[in-house]
Amino acid sequence: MLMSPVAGADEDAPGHAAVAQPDLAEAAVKLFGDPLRAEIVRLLAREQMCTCHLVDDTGARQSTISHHLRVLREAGFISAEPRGRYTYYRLRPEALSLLTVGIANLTAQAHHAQAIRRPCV
Amino acid sequence: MLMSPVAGADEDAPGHAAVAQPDLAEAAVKLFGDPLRAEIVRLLAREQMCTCHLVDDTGARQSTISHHLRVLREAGFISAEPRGRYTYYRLRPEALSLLTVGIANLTAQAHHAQAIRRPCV
DNA sequence: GGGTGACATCAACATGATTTGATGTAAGCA
DNA sequence: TGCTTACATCAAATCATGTTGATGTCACCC
Repeated sequence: MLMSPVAGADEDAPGHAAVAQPDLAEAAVKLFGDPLRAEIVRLLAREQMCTCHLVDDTGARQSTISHHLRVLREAGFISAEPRGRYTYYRLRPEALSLLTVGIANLTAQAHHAQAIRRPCV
Repeated sequence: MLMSPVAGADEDAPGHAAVAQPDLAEAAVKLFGDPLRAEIVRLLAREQMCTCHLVDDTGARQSTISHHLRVLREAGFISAEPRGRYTYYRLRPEALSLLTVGIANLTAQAHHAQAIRRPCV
């Protein structure tokens, strides 16, 4: 999982992301793959929030919010911090950076790909 | 649609992508939202290809490939060039760049969000 | 200790997207 | 002109993921 921002795993090998690997796509889908999840990401990009805030601000059910937070957490994009009975979440910029780099590399690659055309049999 | 790489629309307003708008998420999903589509993107990142190549290389059905190409084309990530009975497709780096910028901005925003925490009632 | 509230998890259901095969149109060739 | 091939589109079937309500655990408070 070169591009997947899993907690602490392979974060020292960004150079290997010269090609868009399945991990880049999977990471992007984990981050944005659903409108509600994207909304959660947007809210967390503004400030740390606990589940109750996210429930109030999105209007979604608590269990739905928890489900999406789990997806984001397991993908490494957010980290959780229990505070008494509340759990605060924050976006991890370092994880987003990996995604940025991955797509930037794909962009660079696409520049060169334009001049290459395989003949059809 | 500030972040959606629609052909020629609003490409002069990247500065407005300081916040991850719904369009950033939608664009990402259009690009990577499905394993086959991500595979197509990866292949097109290497070289221009026609539908018949993509069918051969992915093993997917022609109509499935056409469907995904349509999604990518309508989202502005690829452009089509009919060549006789063949249609060649290429990735548009300029469209990928917008996505890169959008996520980079989200990353920057997330840096500041870390220090902000809303109290729970 | 008992009651309340936050929230993670579970299982069933709903929804939206992908896949499939059929079909029509256009290009190439004899 | 007729035949073959590439591929875009359509509608139905299939599949994956999101949503829901219930439940259990834990933290807080009186």
